[in-house]
Amino acid sequence: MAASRTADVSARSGTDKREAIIRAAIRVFARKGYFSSKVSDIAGQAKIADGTVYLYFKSKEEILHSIFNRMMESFISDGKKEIEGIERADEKLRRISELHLERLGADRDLAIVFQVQLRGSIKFMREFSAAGFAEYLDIIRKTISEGQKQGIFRKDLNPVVCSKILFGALDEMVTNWILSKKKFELAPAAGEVLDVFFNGVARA
Amino acid sequence: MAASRTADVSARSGTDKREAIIRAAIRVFARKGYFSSKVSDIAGQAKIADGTVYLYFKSKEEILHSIFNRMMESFISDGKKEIEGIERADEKLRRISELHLERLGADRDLAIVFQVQLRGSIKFMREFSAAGFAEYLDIIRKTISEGQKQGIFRKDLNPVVCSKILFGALDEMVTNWILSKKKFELAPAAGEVLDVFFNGVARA
Amino acid sequence: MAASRTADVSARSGTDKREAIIRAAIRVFARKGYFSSKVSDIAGQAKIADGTVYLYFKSKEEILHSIFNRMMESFISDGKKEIEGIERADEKLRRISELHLERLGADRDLAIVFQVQLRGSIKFMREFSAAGFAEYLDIIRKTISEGQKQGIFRKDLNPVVCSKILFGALDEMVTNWILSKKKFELAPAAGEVLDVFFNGVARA
Amino acid sequence: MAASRTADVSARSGTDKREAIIRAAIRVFARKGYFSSKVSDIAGQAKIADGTVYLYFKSKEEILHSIFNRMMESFISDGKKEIEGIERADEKLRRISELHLERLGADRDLAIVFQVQLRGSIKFMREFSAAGFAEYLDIIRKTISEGQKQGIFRKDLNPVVCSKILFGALDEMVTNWILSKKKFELAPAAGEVLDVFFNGVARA
DNA sequence: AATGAATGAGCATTCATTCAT
DNA sequence: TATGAATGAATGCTCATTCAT
Repeated sequence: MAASRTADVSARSGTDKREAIIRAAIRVFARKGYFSSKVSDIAGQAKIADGTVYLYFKSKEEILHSIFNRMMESFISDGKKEIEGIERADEKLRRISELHLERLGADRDLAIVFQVQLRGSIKFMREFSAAGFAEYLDIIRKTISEGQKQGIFRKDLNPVVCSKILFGALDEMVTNWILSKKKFELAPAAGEVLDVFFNGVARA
Repeated sequence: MAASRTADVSARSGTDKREAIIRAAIRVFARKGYFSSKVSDIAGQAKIADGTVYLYFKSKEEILHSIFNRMMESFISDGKKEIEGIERADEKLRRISELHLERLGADRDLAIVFQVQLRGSIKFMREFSAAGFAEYLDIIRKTISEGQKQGIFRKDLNPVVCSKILFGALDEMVTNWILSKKKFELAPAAGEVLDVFFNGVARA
Repeated sequence: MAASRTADVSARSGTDKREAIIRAAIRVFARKGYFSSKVSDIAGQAKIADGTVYLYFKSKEEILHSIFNRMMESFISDGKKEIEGIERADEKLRRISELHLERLGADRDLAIVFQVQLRGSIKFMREFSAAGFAEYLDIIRKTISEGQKQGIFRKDLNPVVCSKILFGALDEMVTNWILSKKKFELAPAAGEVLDVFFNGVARA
Repeated sequence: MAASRTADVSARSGTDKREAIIRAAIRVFARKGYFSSKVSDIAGQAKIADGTVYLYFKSKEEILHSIFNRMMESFISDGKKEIEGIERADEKLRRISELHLERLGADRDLAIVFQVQLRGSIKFMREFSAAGFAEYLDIIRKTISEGQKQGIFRKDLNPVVCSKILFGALDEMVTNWILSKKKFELAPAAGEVLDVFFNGVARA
């Protein structure tokens, strides 16, 4: 028992420090930007020595990657879980959209890194795209296809284009929220976006 | 006459060189990213000496700002001009959207700088927002308001939100186009975006 | 008995580990050079933890010193033993020279450390000189003096200079052998060196 | 005329700075060793900014290479010139040996870099060997062969081995001179070495 | 205006050494 | 004794900017 607890503690210890570095990096990157952030800023924020960072990450860049990967992983797996039991495609999109905004709305620093730093380099964007973003878009696309089969969505629309439109709209909400000086809730925007996305702005 | 021509030439010469630096910078920033681009890369691309850059720009950052400002200025003034004679708000939005994608679709390097480098720093984004982006969004918003008054658009929608949705959707088209390895025409996407934006994806 | 055996074992164990570290260090230094070798390389090669090295050596530099000292000690004591029973000075020099080349020829890594790493710093060289090299040269010198008294060697020569000449010649053989890609026996070179050293290259 | 003088000056200016860096590096390397020397030490010694070093050399290592190359080039070309008019092989060897010791004896720092830093790494030694050292040894070897043909030197000796013996002996003189605290003239040692090399230590 | 040599502040990363366990 | 995670000082190199010509 004692032994197993010790094992737990040391196991967690390593993970904890890695976690702490990632949290610190999100904070620092969000405030100063990736290129202007110094590794020693991150180490300082995480209250560890500079060199310790390199026991957990191969390089500054790897920290950024880890942030993306971790984020997208949970984004996608949570998203899938959430929509699992939902039948109607429109309800699924609603849940995905809410989740998207809730998640980023709950962690401003994370949102900044996601919206801003990630976009600052084609290299990052491509890697990120490969890392999970493409999969995320694909979930939306599939759901739209489903909706078309369910007779909920128009069949004359290209699901790939629609998925980009929805994502783009949500993404813009997040970006605006980040840049806004006023503090408002991000999540409610999901409903507004979906209203337009589903029904259009044109008067019937 | 000779003197005035000389004056003209040198005046234009100055402008030309400034222009050359901006073109060179767009090219270099697009390929390597702002932070990874060296001033000497830009100077080399513009076929001038490193120091000469500083006769036209105060700093590397100012070059980026100039790119944004120049781009937004023509974007906005051209946009205004284009929609001037158009009556219907939906037609105006169509023209704006087409222009948006045509412009960026015609200059991939510019599009990359606009979509990618510009987003890489909250500082840039805020400055850019102040620089003209806000005005651009506002034109869209006003047009939507007009459409509501014209009875073309639903009156229960918030024009500010709608303008972000439209911009976000268009923006995502551009981003995807940039990242795509396949070479396809960007402009046609305007029609698809507007179809969804106007009519929604839901089956009537 | 059991206790004493245990004591023996731990005593030997300590020596063994020290020995293992030295062997590992010779191997690592030979391959990567002193400055480019990491303590963790040595620890890894010796299959112990990094920190354990410091239970046996005060510093990385001390490991190098230990290598020199150990090497020179056995070099000198073995050399003395070998020539003890020999009467003629020329035969003594022959034995010393053979031993010199046999020793280094039998352990390429050791030879590399001796020839190369040791020479990489004036500090090391001075310390090494103090550590035993001077004594080694002195044995050669004394033997030459003896040879002069025995009427075997010319009396008009300075034994100090002659000892350096012989050592330098042997040393160069070793260095060339190390750098050579061809695998050949080092020891036979002793005869060639001594032939020239004794008789000169001039045709009588 | 004025133009050509200006051209000369600027041409020399670049060379002068390069030269200054090399001189500074020789001084610094001699005192602290290659690995312990900081680029900023060299820059400081040369009274230029750190970054300026990199306008003339690609890396710290390239400075060391330049030192070797420059040294060996002049060593070899001067050596060839000096022995050109000499007929007898033994006189040629005498001139070469004297030159060897005169050269290094005239510049203690250079000698230290040559004798010590150069030997501190197998990598350097191999590169150096390729760079010109092999050619130097070869000149000695050829001269010995000549001497054999001239009937001056014994024909039963291997010229390759003999060349190494002579070089090794001279080299050891230099090394001892460097390490010695007493200030004595190095060049006279050439005669002593050659006496032994030509005639041997054995009493005829 | 134009040049490009010179500057020097800035920073990611390494690694010998320590020390709590 | 042994471990190996943590430390933090140390440094080669880059590059935006300046300035003498």
